[in-house]
Amino acid sequence: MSIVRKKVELLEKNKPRQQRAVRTYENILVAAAQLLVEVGVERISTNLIAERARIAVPALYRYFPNKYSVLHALGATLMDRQNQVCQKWLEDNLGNTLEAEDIYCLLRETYDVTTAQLGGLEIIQSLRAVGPLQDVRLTSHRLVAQQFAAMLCEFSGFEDTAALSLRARVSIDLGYAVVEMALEDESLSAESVLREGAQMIHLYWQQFFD
Amino acid sequence: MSIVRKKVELLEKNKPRQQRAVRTYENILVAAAQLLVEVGVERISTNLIAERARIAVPALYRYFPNKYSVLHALGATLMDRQNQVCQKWLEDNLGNTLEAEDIYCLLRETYDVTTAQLGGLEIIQSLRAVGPLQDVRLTSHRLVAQQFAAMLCEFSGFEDTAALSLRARVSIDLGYAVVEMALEDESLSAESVLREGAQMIHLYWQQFFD
DNA sequence: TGTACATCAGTGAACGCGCGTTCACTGATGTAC
DNA sequence: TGTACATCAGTGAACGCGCGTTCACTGATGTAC
Repeated sequence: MSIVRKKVELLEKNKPRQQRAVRTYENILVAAAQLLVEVGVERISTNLIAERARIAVPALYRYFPNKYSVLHALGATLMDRQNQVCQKWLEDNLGNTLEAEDIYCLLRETYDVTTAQLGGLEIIQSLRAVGPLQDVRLTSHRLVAQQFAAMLCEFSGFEDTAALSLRARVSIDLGYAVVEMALEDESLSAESVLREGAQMIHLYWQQFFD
Repeated sequence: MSIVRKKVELLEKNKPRQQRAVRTYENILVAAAQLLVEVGVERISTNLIAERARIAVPALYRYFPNKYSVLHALGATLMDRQNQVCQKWLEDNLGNTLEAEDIYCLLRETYDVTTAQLGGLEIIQSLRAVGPLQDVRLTSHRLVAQQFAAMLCEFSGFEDTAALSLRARVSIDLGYAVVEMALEDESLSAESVLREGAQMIHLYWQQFFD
């Protein structure tokens, strides 16, 4: 009666080594992203992905051990891109006072990098909802928050207190929440939502620095 | 090749009329909530739910037309409770200046009402990730935001401008995002996260009123 | 340049399983007289 | 209070289907001599 939560292998198996294999590999990811948009995470299947990628199913299993691993690859790539946006922003703004406009730019770039990925929103929602994938998002957010906190220490001489870390973490998560909101509700202007979110985070830090 | 997104009936069928039926109905919802926690939204099934609720599968179909309808019932109930918390708070704080402490109370009560529901977080994540259910959450947030904006008008004499509505909406969504964050990351203190979130929203409105 | 061989990439067919859903039914509860 | 009947609640068995995964295989590409 009791249900055991099996561990799911998420890492990929064989890396593609030849050109045509690289194409196949990429087709799989594109197909998966398309289907995530079309049928959603709870309907997606390896059969469906393979059909859409115009390969036989075992070809998929050459690169991925199971279907979660495909979603993992999509999710990890997107998280990486978001992290890179963040890291670049941190470097560019090292030592700046945090103006609302700067924060808006960060949110905007994160938004852009997410819309640039086919099914970006659906991927993020899958990371949230699917048990074996939840750590991908959490780990990514923790990492970025930590870098943010470290940067604040270095620049401003604040000690890396728990309070500072928490502030950084809350800011990061709410920043992503703003981006998600802008993506989710099509009846709102993304730009406006991002601007309001940026303003809010800006005020939060302004108060901290005074 | 193209996949048609079928409309899914979400409303319930027969209402339970006798005592034992009410018990069965509730057992179904409890079982569904448990399984949402244990196996996740992408593994849950009517078979599993019926087994856990100790009924035969067709008994479930007496009350729900399909499995999404079960999740819908869970989701709608939780959204209702969150709305009620919000409405009560609005009435209690009509005309108050929005202090950080008051906002913290709102977030705290929303948090509490969510943890009180077995699988509260998982339900919310399902609402986000499962296509046919997404409107439940969006509609709920829009409604609450609208009430919030209306309250601000009535009390403060601000016109119900688009800017005010947007602010209200962003505040509501980020409020819920804070609550979700507190639920999601067990390595953080929920209380601290909620306090930081409250502080942030507080500053956002303080600036607006000045 | 040709060819033998090793490795890489992808296939066709099949498996057992649990899925969502429906059928015709039996049993439990409530009610009219 | 007894009983006939109507409605409500739940069952057992079955359905066709798509799922995830694996097998033994053929074909394509790269490489050593």
